[in-house]
Amino acid sequence: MLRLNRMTDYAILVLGALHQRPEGQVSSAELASSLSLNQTTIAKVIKALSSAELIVTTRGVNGGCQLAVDVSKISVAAVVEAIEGPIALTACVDGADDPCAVRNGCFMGGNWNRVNSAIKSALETVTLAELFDPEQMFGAAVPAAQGPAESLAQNEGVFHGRNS
Amino acid sequence: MLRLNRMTDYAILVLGALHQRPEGQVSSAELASSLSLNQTTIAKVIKALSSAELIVTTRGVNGGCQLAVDVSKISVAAVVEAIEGPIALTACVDGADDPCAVRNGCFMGGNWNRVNSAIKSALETVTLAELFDPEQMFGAAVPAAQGPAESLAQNEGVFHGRNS
DNA sequence: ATCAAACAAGACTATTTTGGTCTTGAATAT
DNA sequence: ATATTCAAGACCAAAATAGTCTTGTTTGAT
Repeated sequence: MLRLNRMTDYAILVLGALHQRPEGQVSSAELASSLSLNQTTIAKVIKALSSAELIVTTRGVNGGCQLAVDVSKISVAAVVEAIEGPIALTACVDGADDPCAVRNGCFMGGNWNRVNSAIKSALETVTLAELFDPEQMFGAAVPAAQGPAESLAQNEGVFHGRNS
Repeated sequence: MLRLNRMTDYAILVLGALHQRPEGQVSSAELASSLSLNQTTIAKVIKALSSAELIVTTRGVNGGCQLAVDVSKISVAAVVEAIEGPIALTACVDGADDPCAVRNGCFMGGNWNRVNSAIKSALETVTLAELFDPEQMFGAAVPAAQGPAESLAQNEGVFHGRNS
């Protein structure tokens, strides 16, 4: 159903977690336990995100990762492309692999590109900041909370696993 | 990579083939051989398209299928939904199945809906007529052709298999 | 009435993609 | 040095997808 895959989902969660802790390094192990996932699985996501320069990682003791840019600067498209590669609805969009073999009648030539760029720009218009929506995140969900700073700390465990 | 699946691809090809023969019924066997595919595979596609009322089918001798509406009235979104079901990037979009289980941090609540409807409307803006683009289909590809009517006949076999 | 053409549909199998784990290696702060 | 942490490849498991086979059901033509 034209879903984005689970890895991309994880990536968005990871970025959300990092956004909640702007101070310091967060280790992949910590992120993994937050999401009740294996560390190496998260490591894959982290690798992809750092290759895409959305986060920076540091090795060694006290290492970990943190956001390279603010979530308001990261589009959903950027995350999708970081994890799943270039957005291409069909094989014959970017001329890359398997150009129009059995699958595509392909008299439609480059017309898929139009569809594709429509999708792409749709994904580019939404940033992660909008997706996370602090209003809904802290306002509605935690009615008692008033100071945003405290809410941040208090909501470290919004993700399951951590406090479930 | 956020691809649409092969069945959807076939569906678009089928609709393209039907568009090329506005006169009468085209049997699934004929379509199948055009695309070098099994008849039952194509039958599945046909079933989905007719359920979505994009084509009409008639049984029995001399039966087959034909377009229910003109390709200029069919959006890519309509085809995708006919084959793959409702467009939903994540599980928690339309509240249907598996609402926010392990996969989604889901403090983002309904915000995915915004992304989703962006995608959906992107797919809705492109019609099959635009995708097929007769200009490119007959003009560029077949330089000698001048009369559009003849080109139509002449190009019955644009699909592979048929004339390859 | 019979027969052949054509869609319909379910069960089943194979293939591909995706997700997840294990192991080993390399960097770095203490 | 050593423990911590990212990096990366190989590998396995599970799920989704694609494709086939078989058996129906409908319907026009003879």
